[in-house]
Amino acid sequence: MAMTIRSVRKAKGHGAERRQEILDAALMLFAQRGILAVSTRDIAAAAGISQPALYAYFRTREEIAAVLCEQAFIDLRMRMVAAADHQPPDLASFLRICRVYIDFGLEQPDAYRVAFMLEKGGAEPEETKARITAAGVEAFGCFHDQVARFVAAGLTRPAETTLISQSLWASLHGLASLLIARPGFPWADRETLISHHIMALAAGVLRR
Amino acid sequence: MAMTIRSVRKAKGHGAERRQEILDAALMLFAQRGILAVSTRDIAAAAGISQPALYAYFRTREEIAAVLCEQAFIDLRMRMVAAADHQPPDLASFLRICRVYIDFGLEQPDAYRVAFMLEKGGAEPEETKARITAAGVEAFGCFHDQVARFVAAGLTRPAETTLISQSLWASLHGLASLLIARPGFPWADRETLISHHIMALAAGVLRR
DNA sequence: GTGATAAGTGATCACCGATCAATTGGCAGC
DNA sequence: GCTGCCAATTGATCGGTGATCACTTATCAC
Repeated sequence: MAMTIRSVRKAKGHGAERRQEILDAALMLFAQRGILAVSTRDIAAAAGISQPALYAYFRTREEIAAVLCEQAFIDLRMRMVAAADHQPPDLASFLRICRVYIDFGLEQPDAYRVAFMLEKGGAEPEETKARITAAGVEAFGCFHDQVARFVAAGLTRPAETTLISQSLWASLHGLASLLIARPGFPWADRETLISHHIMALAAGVLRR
Repeated sequence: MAMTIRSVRKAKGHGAERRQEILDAALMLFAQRGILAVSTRDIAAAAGISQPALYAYFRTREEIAAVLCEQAFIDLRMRMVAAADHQPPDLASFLRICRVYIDFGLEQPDAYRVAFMLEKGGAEPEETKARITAAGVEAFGCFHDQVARFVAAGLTRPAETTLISQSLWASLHGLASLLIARPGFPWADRETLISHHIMALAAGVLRR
């Protein structure tokens, strides 16, 4: 028993590195070829292990995507926290927060796909699904808190904070997801479109 | 040659019916179990034919989803046309047009998924992809035309029509897709949220 | 009837996600 | 040194998938 502690610890340490290597390889392949086109054998080969070895670290292929999803949510949350200043909120900070969200989607389109645009097979373990939902709710919670500061400062049109934050989130997600999913659509100039979109949202949410 | 005309006609007629039966069966299964969980054998069994017979009507499984996607776009376009009145535009018509879009997504979540939220494998025949894009551009074109009427009537804040319509579309898509993709999220009351969302969009787009 | 044409089928291919018995490699106890 | 154990890893394999093929069946002009 006692002797196994060190070996287990070492194995876990080694295992955790391996686990992250697998995740890195999977995300790279997802980015290169698309999520559906990557097989477990591809991931294993890219990670330098055999295909069955994957299942020592992840129960299913879906769980790999699910963990990447969770990491994406955590990344988004960190960006939100980093972008949050503790000055009194103003138009500039509103625009910045919206920017952070859109930029996250455009800079990490595959993570964004995994996090928000992937059809879930419903076969994931309940515990894994709960962790993803928790990470997502937490990331959105940061966004919600920022919106709440604008509401508290009296900068917004009168409405429930939850309605404002969820509506705003949906609008930001809409632009990010469409730009990612439909790159072939005849979009207006991307930068101009994003700026206009965020300005229009500000006009709809903030007091004039 | 001449003799084959009738047989071809009859075969095509029969074939077209079968083709639509397959599409109906596929859409039903997609709705019941999710798009990824439906196999060609499932579709064939539901349509009352053998699995290889599918490939007489569709080149790949993806093409079945692609044609459903095209039909969804056509349906959306028809709804847009039906909702378009030729009275001078006002706030009520703005709200109605937005409603049509959201309702389309919520009433036909699976068609909406296929049309807007499905990861394309990139393996579809180029001609099929072009038809889908064309149908999508056409559906969006109807929406764009409606927006243009508001711009022409001087009801909107000054901005390029294309920017306004694409931004609006993104915001509507964002809410529809999130409500479809994340039913487990702690949303505000759906009806209240939709109303607030559309009102906020109106406030952001229309002149005060 | 008869031959040609098209539709539909069973059998099959390569590949997928996932599982399992068997093998390997490293470390404790002697 | 050697032995025995345990976790990590593997080749082989299972059922199922999308797609293809040779073969059979049904239809229709003549």
